Amino acid sequence: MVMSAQPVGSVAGRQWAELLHAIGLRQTTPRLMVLDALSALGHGRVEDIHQAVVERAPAVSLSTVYRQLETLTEHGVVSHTHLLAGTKTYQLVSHADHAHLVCRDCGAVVELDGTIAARFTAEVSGTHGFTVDFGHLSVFGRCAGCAPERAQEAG
Amino acid sequence: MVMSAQPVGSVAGRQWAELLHAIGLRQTTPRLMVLDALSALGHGRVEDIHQAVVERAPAVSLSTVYRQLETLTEHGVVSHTHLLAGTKTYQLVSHADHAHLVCRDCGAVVELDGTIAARFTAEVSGTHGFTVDFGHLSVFGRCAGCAPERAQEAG
DNA sequence: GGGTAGTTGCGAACCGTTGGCAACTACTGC
DNA sequence: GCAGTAGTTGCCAACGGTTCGCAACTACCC
Repeated sequence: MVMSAQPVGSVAGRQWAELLHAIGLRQTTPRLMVLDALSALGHGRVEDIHQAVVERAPAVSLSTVYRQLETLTEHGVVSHTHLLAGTKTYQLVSHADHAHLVCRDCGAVVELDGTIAARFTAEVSGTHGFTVDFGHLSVFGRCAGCAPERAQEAG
Repeated sequence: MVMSAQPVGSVAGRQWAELLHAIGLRQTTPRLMVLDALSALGHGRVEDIHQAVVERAPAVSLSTVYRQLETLTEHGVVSHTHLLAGTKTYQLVSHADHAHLVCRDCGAVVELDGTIAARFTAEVSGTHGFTVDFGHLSVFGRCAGCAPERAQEAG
């Protein structure tokens, strides 16, 4: 009884079908579920993704989620970063064109303003000749809610 | 036969003595060795630090290195970041006032220009009210040597 | 110099991750 | 619509990094 689950009927399922066909991967329930989960979550740890998957397809194993993330990463569909300390966080590459601000106190994740990101990238490239990989850029610190005093000082 | 090693006679040993006394921690050989190793390495993974320690004090166990890093982190002497994907990297806080550029190809680590860092911090703070923790900021990408074409394009 | 409590080393346990293998199924061609 | 093939999966064991428990030891205070 492998790969037995309700068919993927979501609207998003269509785009995955085309995407997977384009890169030569089969459309399997676990694979589509992982993509759906990533799309819904935005970004998530392996266990988050697995949990989201098993809610709709309980038979999908953790190993498979790991393998899917690896396979999809190899094919450029998924990328990973380290939003939380020591934790690999996965996301769709379509979601990886911006950096994240990660609050160390409350764990909140905010997307970094594109203008700031672009300027930072340009400056780093100009000064160090270093090409910033924004899909992997995570900025740790404290958000406005967790560091009100500092925000006032800095303001 | 615990804690048997050559006494810490390095010049740096003096500053550690004062530092540890100030924060109420005992001066033990393993602890001083870890501090010396961090000072010498700049930043390093647990195994790097452990290796550096055992070269001078072979009896120091890996567990102790872990515990020291944890203890020293709690006391604000050490901080950690993630220079290499999925790898916790430790450093002295005195060494943590700058961000790192990490090349994903060759693994080279470059210290980010202070001016760029300061401007980035100010912009992020102003726009998002987010206080950047530079000791934890690692920027992934490709260095000049590993991405010559891109550097030309960007230039 | 003696007493106390912080610190250590050892080894087991723990957790996230990876790999092997047989079973299963998505896709292709007819 | 059906059979064949190969990609994919689930199960389970293994692996490596990290943490924990405990008895022994020693740095520090008096």
